[in-house]
Amino acid sequence: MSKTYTVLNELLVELFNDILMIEQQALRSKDFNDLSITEIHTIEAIGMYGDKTMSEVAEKLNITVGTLTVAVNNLEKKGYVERRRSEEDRRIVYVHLTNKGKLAYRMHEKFHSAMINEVVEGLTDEEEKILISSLEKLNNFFKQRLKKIGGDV
Amino acid sequence: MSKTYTVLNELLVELFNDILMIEQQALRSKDFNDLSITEIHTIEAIGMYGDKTMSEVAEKLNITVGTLTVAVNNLEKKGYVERRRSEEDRRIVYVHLTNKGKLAYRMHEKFHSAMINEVVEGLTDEEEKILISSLEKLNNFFKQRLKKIGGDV
DNA sequence: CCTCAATATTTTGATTATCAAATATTTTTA
DNA sequence: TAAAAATATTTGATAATCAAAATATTGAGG
Repeated sequence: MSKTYTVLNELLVELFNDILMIEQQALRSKDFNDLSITEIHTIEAIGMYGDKTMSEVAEKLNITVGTLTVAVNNLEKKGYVERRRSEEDRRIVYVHLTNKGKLAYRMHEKFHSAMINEVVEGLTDEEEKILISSLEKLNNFFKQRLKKIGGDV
Repeated sequence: MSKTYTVLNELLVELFNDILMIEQQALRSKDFNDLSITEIHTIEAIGMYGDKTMSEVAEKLNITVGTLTVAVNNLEKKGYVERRRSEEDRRIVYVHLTNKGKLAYRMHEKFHSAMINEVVEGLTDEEEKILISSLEKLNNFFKQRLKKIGGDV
């Protein structure tokens, strides 16, 4: 038990650190090296299809709308996203990806799929199942935690 | 294959988002609410036992020593860590946790162990082994990636 | 139709984390 | 011993973030 704990803990901690670093480095070396991780995640949250309001995107990213405003200003300046004021309700601002933004989106998606593919490739069916169910458990644990301490606010 | 990909990808993405949020919220609600996540991780990297040099800690955290200097200044001000100049080589600065720092360390450790318990609970010994080896594979994959794109620099 | 509260966003001011480059000190090496 | 290397700190700049204030618009009640 105690040994399992130590091993698992170290594995998980390392995993998180590595993924963060890899995403960062993947960005630096490729095209789109004028994008930070945060910006890629903003692009991800805006998504490929249709427009999203500022509030929707901010909620998805768990940041304030003020923070998002700044982020979108910069992304707009660099040509990855565009704003559009709603005609029906002129308080609302919609954002969507430009073609350049969509390219960046796909690139990041590709990185993710390469990562997953390579992981799954090395696993047997049994290992695959265990991995998925363990990650699900981990996820449930976190969801519960989030509810307890105050949820999405 | 395609289904596994989607499931795993979603699980991993959710997991990262949740963990970041939870760590943040856990800190806010508890004692030690004058600590940021980054600061807790610095405390974690300094560790319970003995002294570590600034360079060692910075390397562990993958940040520059300059960044760490600032972080340690603040942690010292708040009473979580202490500095000590080496007598043998006066260029070197050692840092270690104060009692308050050790308390914070243990609190964070507790959070981690609750997390691990949740995962391991319900697994047979056999499954436990498989989980560990799966995560090790995942880890190896990332390490390889890191080497390929440029390593620790 | 006017006013007031609510909603959506932006702006502002402050803080934290970060890096690279410059500086300071000490040790090692040639 | 003078130059080079190693260790840490300081400085100046940038990005991400929040809370609070400001702006613009809508909708509801009288």
